[in-house]
Amino acid sequence: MSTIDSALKTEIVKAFQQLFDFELSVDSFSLQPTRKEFEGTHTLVVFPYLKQTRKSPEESGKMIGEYLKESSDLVADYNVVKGFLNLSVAESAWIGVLNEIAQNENFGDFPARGQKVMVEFSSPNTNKPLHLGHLRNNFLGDAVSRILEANGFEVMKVNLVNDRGIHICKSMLAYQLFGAGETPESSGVKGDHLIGKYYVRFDQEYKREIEGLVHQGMEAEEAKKQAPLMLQAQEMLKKWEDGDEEVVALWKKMNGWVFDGFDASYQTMGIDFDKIYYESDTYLLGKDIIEEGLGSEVFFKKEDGSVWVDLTKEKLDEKLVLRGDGTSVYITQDMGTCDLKHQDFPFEKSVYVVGNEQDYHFKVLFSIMKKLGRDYADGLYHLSYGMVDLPSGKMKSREGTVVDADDLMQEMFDTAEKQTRELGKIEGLTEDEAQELYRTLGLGALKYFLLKVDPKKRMLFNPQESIEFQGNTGPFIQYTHARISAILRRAKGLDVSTKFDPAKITSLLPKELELIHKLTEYTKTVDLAAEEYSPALIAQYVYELAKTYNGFYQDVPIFNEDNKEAVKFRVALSQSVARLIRKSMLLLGIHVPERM
RNA sequence: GGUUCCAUAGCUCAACUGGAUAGAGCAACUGCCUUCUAAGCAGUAGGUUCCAGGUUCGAGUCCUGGUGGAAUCACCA
Repeated sequence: MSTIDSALKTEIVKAFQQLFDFELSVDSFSLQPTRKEFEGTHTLVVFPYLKQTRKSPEESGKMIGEYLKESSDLVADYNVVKGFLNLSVAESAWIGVLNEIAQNENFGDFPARGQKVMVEFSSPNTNKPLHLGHLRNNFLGDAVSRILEANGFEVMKVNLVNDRGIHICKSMLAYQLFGAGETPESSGVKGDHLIGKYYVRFDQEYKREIEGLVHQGMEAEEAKKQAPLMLQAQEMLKKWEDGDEEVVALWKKMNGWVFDGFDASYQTMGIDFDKIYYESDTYLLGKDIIEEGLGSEVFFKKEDGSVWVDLTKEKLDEKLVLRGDGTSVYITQDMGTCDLKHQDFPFEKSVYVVGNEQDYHFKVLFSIMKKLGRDYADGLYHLSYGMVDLPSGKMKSREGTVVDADDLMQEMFDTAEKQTRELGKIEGLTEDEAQELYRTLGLGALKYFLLKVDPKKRMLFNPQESIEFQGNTGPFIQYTHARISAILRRAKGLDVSTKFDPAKITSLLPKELELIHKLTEYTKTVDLAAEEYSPALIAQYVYELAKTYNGFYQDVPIFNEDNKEAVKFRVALSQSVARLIRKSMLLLGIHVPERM
């Protein structure tokens, strides 16, 4: 909340005391932004308080407005439309606020709150390269981490890599059978893409075998189980679990290729982690928790020896937590990993950035941890995000209808280069600077596109037209920053200081006021974005900020102005906007250029 | 079939958690570069917020019932 917001609310509370002898609690109400067609910036809706005021809506509004205007320097004027009390804040207050923002490099930074939060995201399988869906996951996880950090949390970013299991064996088997010793070096193919090729190859050959068996008269379901390739893959998984030297060596070699490929992708994306967990290390965890849960009667054993948890009271059914043969299922190791994570980093909150197809799984997991009495269980949070659809429908990696992450990023860079050249904006840039600019713009466009949508919602990606450089886009905001940078360079050249004297600024233009108002909303936006785990709120805010600035830029001359104090004031205003654009964009993991 | 989520302009998305005449971008059309970067600005047009009820001063938002779509309900991960 901005200082003006809270100061206004304090005054309103006083008004209710004085006028109606009513104790209004500061947290019980909020001020709405005044609609453009009315005078003012803040609006109090008086309908809810008519019982206390015992007056008509209009009269109540007038009484409160009049009181505020008389008793507070903050409120310059008011008007009442129906039950809406619109307040105009004094220009001197806005000017004072801008002065604070402009002089304080750290405006909007939150103090450390001494709380730890772990954010798990990315979590790829090592059998195929990253695709568009992973990009949404990675950008979300990265941005949420930055937002939480900005809110004063100590953040630990972790990646839980799924590097074992039957699907990995499928790639390994296909490689063994058809790979002919191919390597990333020999083929010139990036490691993760090379492995992905064999994962697809497995599926093709496997389907062929099934067809053959069905042709011979076998039931389809049975054929899926009996296909030699599937049996071989299962055999390989057993060998892996038994530590068979040859299989483990192959696994290590192929995983190494994938990790090299992932590292390159992460670097291009500008994403990193504080800690990486591997499922090959954690997949046996959780069995001791089974014992513990049986002891405390949270779990129960069926006749065949399998272990279950009864979550019917939570409307989640009965759920298996250990197989009859004593081997783990997915949730077994997730329980164990949950404890491990808390042991490694005693968090207050732990966020799982995982698609909404796993909503049920996380409800179950969190319920179990609560039943087991984990004191951190209330801090577990599933950041459930929607899938990214293509115009053709859902992406399916096995059917090759995926948008590859590396390809897409490269396309973005190419498009950025093409646009930049067409606009003739590379003059004065060295080749290196130009290349860096293309990456900044291309990645900015992509990240912004994926982050501006509410994470919870499913979204559509149309490769033909989705990524624009005009309108509500990353480059639009980056452009605004570059524009302001040019202003600031010029100010420096002209030796114009950004230290203005608030007392000498006697009036504000509407565009100036609107812009300062936007600046003050930064803090509450960052706060809300953390609370909601929603980078989309930041994206929307920074878009509005940039748009508002462009309106100001169009209408108000900065250097072509006789009043020297006004020049300083406008430069300071521009500088503050640039700074908050940069900060906001950085919360999304997007860099902004000095020129473009 | 059970459970959960979704449905807003031609398209992609907003709507500050129940507030005023539902807003942006893209696409279409019209203006604005001899002045700080036109990747910009200003304007026109575009809506039965899926349908039907209900709750109240007030509903895109909450409740009920439909319709349409998605996910999930594995001794898969």
